[in-house]
Amino acid sequence: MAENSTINNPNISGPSRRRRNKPWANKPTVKDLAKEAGVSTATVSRALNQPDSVSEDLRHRVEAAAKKLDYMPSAAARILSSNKSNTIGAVFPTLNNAIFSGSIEAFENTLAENGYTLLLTVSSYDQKNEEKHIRRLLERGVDGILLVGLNHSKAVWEILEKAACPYVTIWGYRRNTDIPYIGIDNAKAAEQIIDHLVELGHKRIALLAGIVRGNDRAEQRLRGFKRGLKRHGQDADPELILQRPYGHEYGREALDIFLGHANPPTAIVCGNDVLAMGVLFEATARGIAVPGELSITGYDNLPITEHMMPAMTTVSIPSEEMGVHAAEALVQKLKHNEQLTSECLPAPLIVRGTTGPAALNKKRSGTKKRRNPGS
Amino acid sequence: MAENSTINNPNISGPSRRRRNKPWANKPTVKDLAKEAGVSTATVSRALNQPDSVSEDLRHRVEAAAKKLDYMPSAAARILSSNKSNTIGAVFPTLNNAIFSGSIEAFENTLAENGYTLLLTVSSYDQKNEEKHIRRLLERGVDGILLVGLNHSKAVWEILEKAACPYVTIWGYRRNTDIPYIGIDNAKAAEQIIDHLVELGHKRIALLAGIVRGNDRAEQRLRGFKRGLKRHGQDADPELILQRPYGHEYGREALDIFLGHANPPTAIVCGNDVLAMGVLFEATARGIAVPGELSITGYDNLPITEHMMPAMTTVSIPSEEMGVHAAEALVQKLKHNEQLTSECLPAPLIVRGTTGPAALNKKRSGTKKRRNPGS
DNA sequence: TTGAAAGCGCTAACAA
DNA sequence: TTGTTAGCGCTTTCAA
Repeated sequence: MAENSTINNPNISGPSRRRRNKPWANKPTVKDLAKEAGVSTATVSRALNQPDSVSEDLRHRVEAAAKKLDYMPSAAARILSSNKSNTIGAVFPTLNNAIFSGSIEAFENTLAENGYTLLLTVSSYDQKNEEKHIRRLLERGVDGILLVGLNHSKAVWEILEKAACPYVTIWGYRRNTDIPYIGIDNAKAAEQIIDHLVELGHKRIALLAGIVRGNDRAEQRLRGFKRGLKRHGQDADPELILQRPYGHEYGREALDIFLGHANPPTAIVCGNDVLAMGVLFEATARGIAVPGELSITGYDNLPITEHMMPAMTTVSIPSEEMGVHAAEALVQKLKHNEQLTSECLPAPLIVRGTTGPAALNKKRSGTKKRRNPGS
Repeated sequence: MAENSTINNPNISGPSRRRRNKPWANKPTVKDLAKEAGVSTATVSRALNQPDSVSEDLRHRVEAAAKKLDYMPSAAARILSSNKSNTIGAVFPTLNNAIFSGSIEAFENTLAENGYTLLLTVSSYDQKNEEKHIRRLLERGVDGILLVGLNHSKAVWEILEKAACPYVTIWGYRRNTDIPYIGIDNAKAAEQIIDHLVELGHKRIALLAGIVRGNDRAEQRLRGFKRGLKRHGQDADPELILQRPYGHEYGREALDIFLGHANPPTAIVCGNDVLAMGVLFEATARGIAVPGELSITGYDNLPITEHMMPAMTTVSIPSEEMGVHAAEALVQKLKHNEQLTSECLPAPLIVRGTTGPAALNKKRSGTKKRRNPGS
């Protein structure tokens, strides 16, 4: 017990023993609390963490001491000694897409309700980045991890496996996988869109997808579109398929391209609402009646889509619900070691004003003219 | 030195001494690395953290050992023993507003470049919540904190003060404050909007602000609007001032209300782009020509605003820049203990299509009629 | 119900 | 340049 042999000896030049960093930052510790309350550190810990396991008197004394000394526990020490952090890590591809924010906030709130803290990171759609972030999360001792989609690098799966850290994915869906997911069937919803358009008589349907590479949601949507077309005997014309980043300007550009073809489409199916809005903006600018001359569909059901003129036909994504379910699943797993099960949530098609009966396939001039929508 | 008296004694029933939790999770530690590389733990630590302070040979051996054992350091242990976490905490009011995501990502990227990790939390515009989050961040040993705006509860300042944790704020601006901020002069930009409209001849200008309570950005914008009006001798008509949450539907509702007045406004100045888009949507729906009959201004310069028809006149916010500067300031403070200085970034008015000369103040019917914008 | 004390894995002060 | 070793502040086992 390295007893302090120089205590009360003002003659020595320094402290008795080597001093650690920041002795000046004299934050109270369990020891101080113990002294103040006249109990042991073990009791302090118990009184703070399992109040019921301690006599009322002691609990009060410890609480009073904590308040008096303005005690703040050290998460690092707790994590180190207990080997759990009450923290869940999450890696999202971006925050710049409104569709994720709902999931994140719902996830966070649900975690908070259960005493967990969220450690949120952003991969910028970069797998190397994601790998790095996951490593950092694991180093920090997260008890669980949330990932977006099922499409991750092999290294990611290996790390997760090795760390034996529970994880869930959201937004993705895949048959016959052991990876736990809380997702939506992107492809199925995409097929529904095609069904809807075919029903309206559309025979020339263009596909404006997001960038598929590294984004399994985008990939599944595109696959769904194609499958839908095929099912209706309308093999997708390669000229009518485009992949573009999610940005309004690309929607506008795409319309320009599609309209340049000899036989332009009567409907454009978009990989998300942002692209769809871009198409709609460009159509409006060119005086193309929507849905009179052109039908447009989006995906995500962003709040703004119902206010567009005309309102956007799109797919509603249960993004908050995914966040909540994912958090609950993780918490159940951690608290009661329940099996992580997968779930496919409904993503209904919301038919609004941008889709209508197929126009006669007359070639348009492309010059400005304006009509009242729907007239 | 509590020597293990039972070592190599297979006769005792349990481990020599109490065993700690998870001995089965045999993650390699510095000790294992040290053994593997044939060096001391101190050398391992040095080789990993200050590679230059160690001989090349040793460094290689340690690195090899780390790779071989698949070593992953424990952040908790490091934080505990070094008293620094290389982590910055941030509390944002929401993620559901696109304006913040740019700041967050820029902040995160800049931190990452400097070896720091972001701990991101969301307060949901709730001060109690914010307090709680800040406490948690501090418990986790963050080296610095990022806050949004200058308007925080007294408790927050006290906690920050007591913890002696460096912090910066973004999005806010205030003269004569010691609180370090990287922000924009919301009020000034708001005044510019009024100037612009007055120049165009508008004499009935309505104010559709965000909810001011607990949101100093919204408050400053409203104040700027009012000050601008006053400066031009147009004291704000209380009938023409509204506070609404940021949502398209509230913009639509507001237009309805304003139009219900005997003497409706010729321009509506909005607290952000979402509200402004709502107003624009409603105007379009009612066949009110923008800017022919009504001018509208937004605030934030969301990507979509330039695509609206007509494109939105709004204020451009340097949101990425704020994130970058804030991160840099914090890093400088932490690495070189540089003074945290404040900064007011420009937020220029972007004049686009939703503002034009004031219409003759004829009372409109409010029934549907449609005109080409600008015609 | 409470206390004593051994670590959790790492860093850093000091010695060599 | 490298090694030894004492903690960092907490939890938890074991004993009382």
